[in-house]
Amino acid sequence: MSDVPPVAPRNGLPPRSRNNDVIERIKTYILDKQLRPGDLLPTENELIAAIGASRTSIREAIKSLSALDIVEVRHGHGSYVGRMSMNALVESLAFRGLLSTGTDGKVMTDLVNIRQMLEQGLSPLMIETLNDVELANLRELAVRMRRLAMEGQPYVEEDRAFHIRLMNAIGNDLVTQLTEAFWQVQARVAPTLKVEEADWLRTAEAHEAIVDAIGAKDVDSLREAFATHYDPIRRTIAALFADQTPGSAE
Amino acid sequence: MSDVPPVAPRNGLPPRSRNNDVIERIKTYILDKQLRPGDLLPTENELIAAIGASRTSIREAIKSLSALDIVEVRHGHGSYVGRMSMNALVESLAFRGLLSTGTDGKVMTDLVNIRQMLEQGLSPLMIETLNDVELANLRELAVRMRRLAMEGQPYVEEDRAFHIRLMNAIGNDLVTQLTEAFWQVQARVAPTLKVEEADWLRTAEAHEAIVDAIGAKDVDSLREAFATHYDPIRRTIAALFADQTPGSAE
DNA sequence: GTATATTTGTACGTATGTATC
DNA sequence: GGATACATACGTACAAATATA
Repeated sequence: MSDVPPVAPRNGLPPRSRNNDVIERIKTYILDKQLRPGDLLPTENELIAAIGASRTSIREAIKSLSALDIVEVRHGHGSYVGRMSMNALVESLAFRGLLSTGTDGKVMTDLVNIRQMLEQGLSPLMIETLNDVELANLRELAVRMRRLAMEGQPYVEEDRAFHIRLMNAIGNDLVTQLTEAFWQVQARVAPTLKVEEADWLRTAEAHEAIVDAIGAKDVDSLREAFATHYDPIRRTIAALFADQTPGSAE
Repeated sequence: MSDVPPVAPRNGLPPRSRNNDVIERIKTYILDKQLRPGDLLPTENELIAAIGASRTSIREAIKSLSALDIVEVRHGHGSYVGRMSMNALVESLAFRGLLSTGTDGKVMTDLVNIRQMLEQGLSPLMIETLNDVELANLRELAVRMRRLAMEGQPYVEEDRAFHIRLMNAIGNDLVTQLTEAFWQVQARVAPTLKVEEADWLRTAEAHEAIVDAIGAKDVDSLREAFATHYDPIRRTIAALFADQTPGSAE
């Protein structure tokens, strides 16, 4: 320790924000030390001594950083450098989506549209990079979805896995995580959105169409398949918010 | 007040996390009351009385929510419902980008690629929705960029405004905010990335090409223009992070 | 298995900074 | 300026979780 820069004397000078000060100092500590996610951070007492702030301030700063997944705190263990996941985005967006339930619900339709646009935008890359093995995996998922749909059962996890795998093949970690995040937001705001029986089947078939289009290396029909895929979801979400359902048991 | 649900008796039961408890309670308070961004929240003392937690717990919970921009605290004023901006995403991603500086820097290249893919994916919509007035504004920005480039000056703000306006025309608020967020991350991690003189001019011309393609309603050349636009940025960022390996030419 | 040390979590009291009237 | 109602910061004490001996 003693590598955390102490708070500048600041003799009665503009107090500014003690908290932001501490946050900034912890951040620069991590950067200067070139720490990696999972690495151990100084204990609260060490930070108190090094930074020269009270325990309260240190803890509140860590709370902020923890919310952003920049640090991860384990009770009785210590604090570690966080994974910097998309968790903060999920929390923020999900709450925003829930809040918009009472009003327009535009956030969620915007979200679905982004998902579609992202996948349409990545269509050429998908065709270029997806190999036969991955394509076979995707097809297996799509077939399983159709089977479940015909049995009248939902297939949440398969759907999620399909889109994650699709993005994963691109090799852009950020876009995979974004996709995952958007999915989680959608799942949290519209949990098990009550899809019509017919839509389950339609969506399952849309997934097969996606696989087909990639296999045929046909960009246009792939883009079309994505649009078809998101159509029922868009409709369901629109209905969900137009309904203004009061029952929020859970 | 007294509308904030008090902490359940929880008679000696697993205390779980007091903090998450408080966080959840504040969230449900906002949702139940159907509050909108900017609305006033109960004071700390009121929350203490209503929830039955200590000031410390309340404050730490608010700190977390504040980091996610779910609540906004104004010193001496009170706490308000936050704007739920993309601020949390920016903070988290920016720090992640900074951390990756020492290693691969892949986060930033992924980020630039996402920006390109998003705009390429939205190309058809842009052509469809952008009217002459907005197109004229964009052209004005592009021309100003080229002028500045020829004078050897950078044009950070014009570039940002260009892309925000472009997305804004789509009508998808989320995608606009995502674009803005990505921009901010890029600006913070690679501040005024030292672009070559030639690249400034090339990028400015790429913006003009984008405007031209939209005006001509030519989707393919619009997508091509976006690729051309991001090429120098990709190269610059790659160079920025690969300063250890001077062997990689172009 | 128990005890103990370490570390984070919660609580409370008090003083100070900040904005409104 | 004064009074009031806030959030902010500090210090201390104790509880809870975890690891180690």
